[in-house]
Amino acid sequence: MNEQLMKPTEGEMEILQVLWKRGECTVREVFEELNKKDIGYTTILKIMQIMLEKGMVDRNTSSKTHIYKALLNKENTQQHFLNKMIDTVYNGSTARLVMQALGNKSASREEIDLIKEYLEKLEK
Amino acid sequence: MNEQLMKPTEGEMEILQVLWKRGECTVREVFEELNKKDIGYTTILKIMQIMLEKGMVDRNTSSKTHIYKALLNKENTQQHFLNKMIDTVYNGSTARLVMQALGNKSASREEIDLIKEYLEKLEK
DNA sequence: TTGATTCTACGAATTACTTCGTACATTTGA
DNA sequence: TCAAATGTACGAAGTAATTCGTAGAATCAA
Repeated sequence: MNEQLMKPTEGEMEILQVLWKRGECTVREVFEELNKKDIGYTTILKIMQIMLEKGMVDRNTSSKTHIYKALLNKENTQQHFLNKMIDTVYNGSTARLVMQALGNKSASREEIDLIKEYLEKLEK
Repeated sequence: MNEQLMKPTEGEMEILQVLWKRGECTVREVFEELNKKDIGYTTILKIMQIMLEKGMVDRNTSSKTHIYKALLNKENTQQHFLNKMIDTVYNGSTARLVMQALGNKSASREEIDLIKEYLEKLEK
């Protein structure tokens, strides 16, 4: 089974975000990082156990409190979602996606500058 | 119920793509446009009926062959997906999403030029 | 030490998406 | 006209995601 072809669900992605950000995590740490919603501790635990079965994460069980880490590569996973989105939401047009993203209020001046720099580099 | 807050599933998005592209469609037209996969006619029909219940589409039933059209606005729906993706996949960074999209092999020279033009306009 | 807390495991309920079979009505064309 | 094709409706099955309750083990604190 190729880990990079797996498509995490939305719930799994939220957990992966935490694992990518913090490296190694207990269930409780993930739970607390996500505690905006009223989701129970065992719900997070369950999803992480399922992710283990799917091979998305690994864990160290040498102590009672298990320590999880992501097995999925962040960039590959993001790219996978991005490609899917360009395909199903933007009919295959990267430019449309990018332009809509840039028109977004959440794209700040600094972000736009970052992107311009990046485009310069791409030119070469 | 606010239509613009609805989140189409992946299957629903594929149908919406067709409806946005072609304006008004019969089930068969959608079916044929999507017939890359081995999905049955009644499967598409069923999903479109469910979309009707959800208020994502409307239909004209004055003739035997019903004619469907999208009720969801294309730009709003795309923006909704984009925002969700920036949030859950790119941790809120629009620039990261855009740069990864641009690094994508599927971003062609013309697309990059389009984006540069767009950035020029944004400057002002 | 013992009661409270914290942890994992397991199982079950719920919800939702996808898929298709079948029934029945309408239209069409030979 | 009558069989074939085409359409909708309905229901049911299969699969997957989400959610939580509870049990039992381990840890901790007083």
